[in-house]
Amino acid sequence: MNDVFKALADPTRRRVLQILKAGPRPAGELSAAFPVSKPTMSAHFSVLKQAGLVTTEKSGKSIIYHLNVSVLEEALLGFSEAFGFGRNAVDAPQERPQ
Amino acid sequence: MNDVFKALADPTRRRVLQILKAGPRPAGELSAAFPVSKPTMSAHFSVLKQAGLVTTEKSGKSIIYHLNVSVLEEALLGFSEAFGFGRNAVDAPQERPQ
DNA sequence: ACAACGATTAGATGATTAGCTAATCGTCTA
DNA sequence: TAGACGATTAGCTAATCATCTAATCGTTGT
Repeated sequence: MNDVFKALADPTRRRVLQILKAGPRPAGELSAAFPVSKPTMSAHFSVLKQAGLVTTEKSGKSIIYHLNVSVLEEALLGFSEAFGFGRNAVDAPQERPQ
Repeated sequence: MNDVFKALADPTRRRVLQILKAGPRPAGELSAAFPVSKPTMSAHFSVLKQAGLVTTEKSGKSIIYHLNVSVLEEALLGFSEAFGFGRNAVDAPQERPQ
């Protein structure tokens, strides 16, 4: 779960996820959407994959990246709910006695 | 908003926020909960404050840290909702035509 | 078989970061 | 006013990170 937050710390990687939200994309097409080199993007993909946020599928010469929504949901909503503003805000002690 | 995700990337800082969720705490008491030096913790506090995730209040010799829930909520839920699993999952195109 | 192409790996570099110790600052109290 | 104490700042180091170019790998088509 730490890997997920680490992955989300970079704006480029967050945007990759948002692009992937609209559907799977080959690495090259993703790379083309950013002003950095392809190897740099490949490193970003690697971080996202390591965190489980994306999965890959080989298709001929291309490698297709898929968003893994469940991992993102689990990390983000899990953390959110610990602070009481998730879906079901339950038993969250708000203030400390003293 | 990037500052928020950067701040959340470190497990120590995430735990500070979770401790603060139960109520305000002086810097020293927060520091005592972690196996690192006080200056190191002070630097973490600085990152959290920079991101707007905490606010401070002086009280005599102590500096009391407060959790700023709204900033956390805005960042986390805002991002979540962009993926369709926030409160109101609206008009999220799931697949791409081609 | 080989050239072309999509993508990753290797290797290097500059910037940022988390950590430490030592020094400083501000507030309280004897 | 002089300690004592909570906390931060200063200055340093080691590690991580984002980025680049050049080289390699795997697949396709001629």
